[in-house]
Amino acid sequence: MYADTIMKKTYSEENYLKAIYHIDQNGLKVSPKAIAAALDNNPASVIDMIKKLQEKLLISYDKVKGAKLTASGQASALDIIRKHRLWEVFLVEKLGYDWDEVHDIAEQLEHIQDDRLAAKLDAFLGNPSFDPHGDPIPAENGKMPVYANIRLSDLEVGNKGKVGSVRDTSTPFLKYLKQLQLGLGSSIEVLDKLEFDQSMIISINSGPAQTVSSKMTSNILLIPG
Amino acid sequence: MYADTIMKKTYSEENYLKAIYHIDQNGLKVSPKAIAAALDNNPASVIDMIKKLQEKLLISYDKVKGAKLTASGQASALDIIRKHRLWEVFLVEKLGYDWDEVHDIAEQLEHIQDDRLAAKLDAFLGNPSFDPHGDPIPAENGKMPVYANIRLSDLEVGNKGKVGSVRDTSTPFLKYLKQLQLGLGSSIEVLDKLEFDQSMIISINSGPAQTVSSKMTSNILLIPG
DNA sequence: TTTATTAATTAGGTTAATCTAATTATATAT
DNA sequence: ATATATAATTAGATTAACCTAATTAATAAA
Repeated sequence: MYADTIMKKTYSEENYLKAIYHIDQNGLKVSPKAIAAALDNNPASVIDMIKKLQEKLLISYDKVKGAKLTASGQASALDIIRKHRLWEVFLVEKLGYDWDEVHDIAEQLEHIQDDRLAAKLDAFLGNPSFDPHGDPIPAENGKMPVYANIRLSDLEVGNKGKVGSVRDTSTPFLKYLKQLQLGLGSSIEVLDKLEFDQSMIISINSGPAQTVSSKMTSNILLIPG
Repeated sequence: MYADTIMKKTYSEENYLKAIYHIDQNGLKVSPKAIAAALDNNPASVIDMIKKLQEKLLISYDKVKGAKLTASGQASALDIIRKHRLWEVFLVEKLGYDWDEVHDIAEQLEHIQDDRLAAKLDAFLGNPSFDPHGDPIPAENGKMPVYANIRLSDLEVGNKGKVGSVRDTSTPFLKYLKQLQLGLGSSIEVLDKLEFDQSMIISINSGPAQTVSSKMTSNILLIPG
């Protein structure tokens, strides 16, 4: 059997790959303890599975650096996350569940095995880019959609978002952002919006209220939620 | 814990209940051997599970009479079959699969656990009575809709019927039907019946005469007229 | 740097669901 | 009725995924 053959993964292996991906995305070290916490099981069990996933070339592992997904491990993890999020869209949009009720069902549905299922579901749902929680749905090739796609100027009063990108990259603008202590990843809450000139009163990273112009708000792209 | 408490069943237990139901429906004795054949496993494994299902009061078992579902065992079996058939409708009607491609996927989907899922899926699909193979979908209370129940093999020469369902939903059989251009709703006329092997000469949708075996005709159920 | 704490790992078990091989029971055929 | 074939059952292993308890390694504190 070839090393790059896509081997069928067990339900449990898939859950480990997903957990490893998420822990890594959070910028944490992927330790046996962290994985055990994520999967609500025992570090000793995790060690067993780490060995198995290493043999299958899905992860590498080093006591000090923790676990890292290989290219094929990452592809698998993204495939599962893709399916999870597509099913969440289905459950909310088509079956009428609330967004806070679908996680456990999607945890089961994500493991359904069929070569064409994700693509067909994706098409049926109209190729959504985000799940009901605002999390991006990886494409078939594993690419994540560009997430920042809501202008701050379009955000309603009382809503929040995280800065994903800026449309104006001129020096004066970026200097202004620096002065506001606003960078990629900053959380913004809209406290108020003034009708007469569309300027906003916002809080950056839960800091003090600040007034910003419509020119500013139309150049900030946010990750919703 | 009360005896009539609905206990969560494992994936495997659900498959046994379903197999027992189907074997019984076919009028056969539900023996360890028959169950093993249906599940493609070993009679010794079946004996173990028979004991377990007996303890859980889902079946009764007698060496001579075979296994019988108890009321709660039958309710469970019908619930799984209901989910299986609802998912088949979803896969064909909504995702665009062909009817001969959905069995294996529905085998997985039928085990998804959520109290409200079947009802929501049922409503979303418009409360269908039959799955894409023409098999009746049990209602929430376990009641089966009345359906086509005359076998093609029992039809007299010169009579006609419309295909209402097929009793064998295996991929090879469905592929054969596809090749014959025979689907649900197809009209069939019996042109002749050969005494020596019970094979028939039929016309599908007023098409050319074709010879089909008794094995084929005993697996086609017709709505008379 | 030695101690205390926490994390990683090993060793040995458990459970569910399977298996093979051997045995016992039932059914069939002469 | 006895031999033969087939089915049911028992006994004992195996595998995947988990566990607890003991040990070793690494990190943090005194």
